[in-house]
Amino acid sequence: METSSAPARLRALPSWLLNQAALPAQRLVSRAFGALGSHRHHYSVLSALDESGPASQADLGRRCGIDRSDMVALLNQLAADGLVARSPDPTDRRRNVVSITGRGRRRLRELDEQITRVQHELLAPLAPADRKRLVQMLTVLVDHHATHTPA
Amino acid sequence: METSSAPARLRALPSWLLNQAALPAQRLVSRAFGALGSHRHHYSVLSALDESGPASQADLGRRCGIDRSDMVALLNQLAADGLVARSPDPTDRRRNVVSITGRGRRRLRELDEQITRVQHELLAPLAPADRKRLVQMLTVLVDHHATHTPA
DNA sequence: CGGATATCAGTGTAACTGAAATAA
DNA sequence: CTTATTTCAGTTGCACTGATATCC
Repeated sequence: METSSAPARLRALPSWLLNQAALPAQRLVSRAFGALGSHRHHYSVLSALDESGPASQADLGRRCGIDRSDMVALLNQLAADGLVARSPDPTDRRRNVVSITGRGRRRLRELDEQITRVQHELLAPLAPADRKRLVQMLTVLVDHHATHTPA
Repeated sequence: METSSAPARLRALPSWLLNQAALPAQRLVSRAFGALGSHRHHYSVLSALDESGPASQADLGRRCGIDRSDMVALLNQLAADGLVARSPDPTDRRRNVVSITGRGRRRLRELDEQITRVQHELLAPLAPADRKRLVQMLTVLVDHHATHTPA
């Protein structure tokens, strides 16, 4: 793939650029996490639990942008690895209360290391100030479409 | 999905933001093109042919970032719709020479309109100067990983 | 009752892989 | 013999849908 010779139309197209930039981002994260037997959604869930405490599956899904349906299999894996604990919610018997375990916190720290390293690799050609600006602008975009563009 | 309440780790993560931003971008483009019976890869191929003239399938794939294997089915559709013509290359009998037709050019113009409209929708919350900066930075990223990160 | 939760089964799409046939 | 092109068949990952049982 030599997309530096891509059509001018595509190279000026934000939607195309976002996709093309998301691809190597995905690949880098997948490889780094795969070496630890984890996936990027694992990192999302563990982060949410670590930062905000125990939560229901539906809540985790909404906050992390993960489908309720995929969350089931995801938590099955995390629970099988002993990284989270799933127990029925006594105050609402529809729900499971998912909480992070000690092993989960340890894994999260390992993933933190990997993901930090990968971001450097991803943003290598950008100066620190540009990286900050990029994150700001992407945040504006993501927040806008989280509320204005239903799935 | 209310990702404005996503974990702070994720919200500060370029790779996650790129993915989250690419999702609505994809959706908007798919919907706009779908109404015309086209897909985003169609637009890529038609753009390449319109801007740089006839090309082999492998060449189109490399320039547009589309897999050689997917290109086959893609061109089957475009040819069936009469938007491109595929003929054997007399100077290299392995290759097909793909060229855009009059109908293809007309379709391309329709797609141009749609995609322009969609970019406005995608970048709605950003000021014009920010949009330009975003495109610049994404271009730097994409070019960097096109050469430094093999698929 | 309407609305939310967890689960399962399945769909659609996109990126990718492996191998074969052909020809430079 | 090695490399490149087109093609086919198949895999994997991911976002998403629909339906069901359960419970608020």
